[in-house]
Amino acid sequence: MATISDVAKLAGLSVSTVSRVINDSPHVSEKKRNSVKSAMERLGYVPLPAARQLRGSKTNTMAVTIPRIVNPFFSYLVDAIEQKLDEAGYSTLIVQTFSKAEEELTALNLLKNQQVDGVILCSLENTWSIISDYCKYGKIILVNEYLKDVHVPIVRADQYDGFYKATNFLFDEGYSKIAYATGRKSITIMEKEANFDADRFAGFQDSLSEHKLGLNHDWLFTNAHTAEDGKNIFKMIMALDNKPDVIIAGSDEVAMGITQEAEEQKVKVPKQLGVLGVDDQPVSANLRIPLTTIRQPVNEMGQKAAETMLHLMSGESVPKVQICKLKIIKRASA
Amino acid sequence: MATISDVAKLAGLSVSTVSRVINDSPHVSEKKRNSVKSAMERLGYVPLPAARQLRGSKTNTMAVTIPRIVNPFFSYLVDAIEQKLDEAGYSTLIVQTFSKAEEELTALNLLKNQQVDGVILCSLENTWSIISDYCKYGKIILVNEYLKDVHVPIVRADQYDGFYKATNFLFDEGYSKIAYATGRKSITIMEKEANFDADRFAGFQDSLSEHKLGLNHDWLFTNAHTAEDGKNIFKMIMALDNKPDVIIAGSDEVAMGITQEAEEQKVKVPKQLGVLGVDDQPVSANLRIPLTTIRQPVNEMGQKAAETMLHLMSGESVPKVQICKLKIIKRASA
DNA sequence: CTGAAAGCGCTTACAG
DNA sequence: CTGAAAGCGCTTACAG
Repeated sequence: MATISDVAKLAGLSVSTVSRVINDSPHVSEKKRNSVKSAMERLGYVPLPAARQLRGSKTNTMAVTIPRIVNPFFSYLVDAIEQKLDEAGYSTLIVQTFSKAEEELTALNLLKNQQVDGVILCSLENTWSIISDYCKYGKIILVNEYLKDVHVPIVRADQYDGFYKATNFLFDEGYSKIAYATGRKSITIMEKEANFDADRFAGFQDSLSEHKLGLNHDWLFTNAHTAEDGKNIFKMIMALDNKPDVIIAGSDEVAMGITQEAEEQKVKVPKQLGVLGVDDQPVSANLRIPLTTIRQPVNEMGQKAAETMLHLMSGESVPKVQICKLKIIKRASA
Repeated sequence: MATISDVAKLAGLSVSTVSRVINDSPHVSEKKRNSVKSAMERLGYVPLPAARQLRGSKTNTMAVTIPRIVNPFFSYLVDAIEQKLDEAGYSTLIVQTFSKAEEELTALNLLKNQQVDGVILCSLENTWSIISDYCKYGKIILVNEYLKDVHVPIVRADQYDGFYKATNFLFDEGYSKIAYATGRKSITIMEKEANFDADRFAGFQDSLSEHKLGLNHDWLFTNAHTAEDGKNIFKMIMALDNKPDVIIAGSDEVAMGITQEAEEQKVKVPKQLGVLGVDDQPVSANLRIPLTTIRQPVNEMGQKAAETMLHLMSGESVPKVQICKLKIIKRASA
């Protein structure tokens, strides 16, 4: 592999000059610049990233954290981010956290160790006090998930509004016994805008209250991620004496699991049990029972996230928080 | 950020000794090893990867190339690979090529520039003569796609056998006018085992021949990747005077597009047109028209690929080629 | 078992 | 505009 000295030797110049043309420094005569360039070409020279990093220069790569790449919501989000970053000449490093705090730290350490210029967190596994320590090493932004009172830019959807309206929509459709599922380990009730999950739940609950309804704890399901989880939720619902007539599934994946198991057990969706998904995955419209769902603006969020990070890189100011709208897509399941 | 010298100073030892405990060298007394370790802990010290790479040491990361992460076949394949690699302490770098030769070179250059220890190619965009140049920089293996006469390990499925049997299956089901779609830009006919696409097509064609049937060029469709492409294919089929009665769609994505457009145009699947997918994506069973499809052994291939790469890393010998079986899953669409 | 020193391939003041 | 030299944080012979 050719090094910078090889290029210098071939061009009959110093490594300093070669380094200057690599870095587009203006202080090089056109003539020498050309001879360096042709020498680089002739040798097929590419600067060794490790050596540049060691000197603390930019890496032109960004890390993006997601729980799991097989989840279409996240693969599309990452895709939107990567496409935008690509255009600007940045590489993207996808880090799957598998919902483990420790893996999220791996991504953050990439920043500390100067392997990336910034990290885009699409999910949140650690407490903010831990994450905020890493802000001194580079740029961090939050996408999709969020917290109140953090000092990094946020790109997110209006979860409260979306869930509030979706719950109202279910009432309008004639449902009144509404179950609720979430991926979280537990449901915490907090003030508005506190975080992603609390907002979803607050929107749900506020609509309930307006309809003079309280919470039925039997109708709350946590830890729901996969279609398999959805099937189990359906079974738990069937075991209940007092059954809900509709469920907000938390994701399309879970919604699919619920409708599948319902079909298996000959329970009619949406007649006997309505199912409301969240995400609007590409396939959701083409399922045996097309999902009524809350569409997340994946592309918009991904693009805005990438743009925000790019602005940060070029030292421009960015909005503290950018909020995209959720939208109810009415199909067959509710 | 703490450096190796900081640790050495705090421990009252030389950097050499610290480096030795970082690299698990046996030539360090237990006592000093402990004091180094506690110094590292106290400072929260992590070796800077760039510095280690510069000295040519292992990176413990692997690159995996795929055309596009939003394609579930590839996201599941990557996932299987990453999980296995994780267990062995390796990180995974996902490189989307967007089917561009140039982006594939990016991944290969990672190897040349010592940013990864190996690359797992799940698709093939460059000619082999270009790729083989990179073998001197580290380990390369081929997964999913393949070529004949390459000198790197291959993990693949038996495309010929799968497509041969699938075509026979279609005949058994009573179809006889079989159309064929592929993601390739063109269909090339080559000897058996030449490559992925040629094998698929050869399997298809051999079955045709055995049924005394020739090729109808109006029934061959290229460049089919997305559901959108599937819709267009359906439209092209409808414009034909002599229509096929079934189509091998090349992927479940394309199959979904075809069935969707068929529904829209009130054409009955599988009555008026049968549709055979390829992949067996998780959702394929739960579509409005559940797909009959050729299942690809994604997990098996991913795991074998990762294992093969790990064996290569530890200098063990590996089989030149490992072949997994394709399987026909009969559902509603054909 | 331990340490001083050279060197990996770059960039960046510092002189000129 | 150009070059000699120091130094980024490590590892690895080389001595001892």
